[in-house]
Amino acid sequence: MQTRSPQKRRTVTRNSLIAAACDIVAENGFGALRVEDIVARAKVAKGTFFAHFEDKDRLMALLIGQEMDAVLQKIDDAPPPQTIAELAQAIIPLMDYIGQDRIVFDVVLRFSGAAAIETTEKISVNFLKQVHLYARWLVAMPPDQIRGDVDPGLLAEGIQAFMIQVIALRFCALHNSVSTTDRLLPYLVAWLGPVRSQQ
Amino acid sequence: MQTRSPQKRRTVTRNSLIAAACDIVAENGFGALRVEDIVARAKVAKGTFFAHFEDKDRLMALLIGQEMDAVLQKIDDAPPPQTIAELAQAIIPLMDYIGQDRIVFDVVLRFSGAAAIETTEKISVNFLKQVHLYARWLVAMPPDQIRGDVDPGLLAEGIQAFMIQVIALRFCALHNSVSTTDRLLPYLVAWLGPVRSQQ
DNA sequence: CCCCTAAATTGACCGCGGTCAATACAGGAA
DNA sequence: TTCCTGTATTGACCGCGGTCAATTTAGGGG
Repeated sequence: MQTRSPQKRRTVTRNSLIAAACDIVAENGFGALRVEDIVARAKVAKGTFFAHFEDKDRLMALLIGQEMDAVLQKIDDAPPPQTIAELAQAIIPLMDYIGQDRIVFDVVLRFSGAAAIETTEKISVNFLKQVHLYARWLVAMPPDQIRGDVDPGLLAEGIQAFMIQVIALRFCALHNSVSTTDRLLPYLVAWLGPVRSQQ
Repeated sequence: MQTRSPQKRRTVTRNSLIAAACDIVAENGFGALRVEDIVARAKVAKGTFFAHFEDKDRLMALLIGQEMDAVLQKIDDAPPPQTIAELAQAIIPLMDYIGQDRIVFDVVLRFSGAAAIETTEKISVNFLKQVHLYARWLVAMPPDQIRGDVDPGLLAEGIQAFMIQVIALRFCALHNSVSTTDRLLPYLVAWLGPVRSQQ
């Protein structure tokens, strides 16, 4: 028994599934995404969906990964931040995207941790990219803005940790008036800021 | 239409539901917890379950909250850590509990963010307790061990952020040899450590 | 051109969380 | 004791994610 290369109708089907899902998300958000609706739009049977994606979460991770990619690219295209405040400002779009919806946040969290491992999940690759971008920013910043006693890679990972913390808080604090930036900045100042005299 | 005080059979039913759920978790873990099994054990109808708990997650949050409470209490009873390394060591049991199971971690994350808000969820209250405990530790530590330029409350919240980051990583990095402490410590040293000379 | 086999697709089916109109019950008032 | 009203419980039912044995189709070899 030998294996053959995938037929081209496979990719056609796959693409129409993705397209259908994209449409539904665009129209009604991730919360309204049903596998049965996706396959109905794509004019395939339900089983076909699961022949292409392990589960619904994987498909969502794919869509979210694409979007995050675009957001990240846009951030990367802008001039790099020169201060911690600018850095906090720069990553706001990403936080807004991830924090737009509990479901998005959950999916991101589930797959983000895999960043350290080799994987096919686009969303994980994105998290790696993110860390690299932050690390690049940090080493390019004026030395008086950033502490020099910690590895930039570790600092970059820390930014992620705080980002997630702030977003998680946002979901529970609906009646909360403090903005995302205002929550994030104190962490980043303390985490990234240069050595200061003891109080 | 006026309201009456709850009847006592209500609490009886509620307790038997909780007890049944506890048994199942003890026997087969959270992954094997089914509402239908719980109600079968508790000898009530399915609908009754949802008259007592908003959804399955809430019940799990309750059980997990109880367990976390016990773990936290034990940590609190021990002598407070005198160094960052000791601190990292001290919170290992909590991380082990949260990180024992993907489901536990998910539930914890979902309800932990509410720590800053007034709420009935025991699990959230626990997260508040946690922050307070850490803050207490930090102010009691020898000044040469801890940076003095940042509010202990903020530092305590940061510990949580890093804890979650490390646990999230653990789930994706099954073939990873680095231990939990080894992952956490670098973050904590950089986050909590006293001001050092620039590199 | 047909045949053969692995790839692709199908849809009936299942498990399980969650709902709700109907019913039974507790316990205070008369 | 009886009635009455809000509380507690019931279980048939639904929605939706996910499975799998059966079926169709692509496309290379003879």
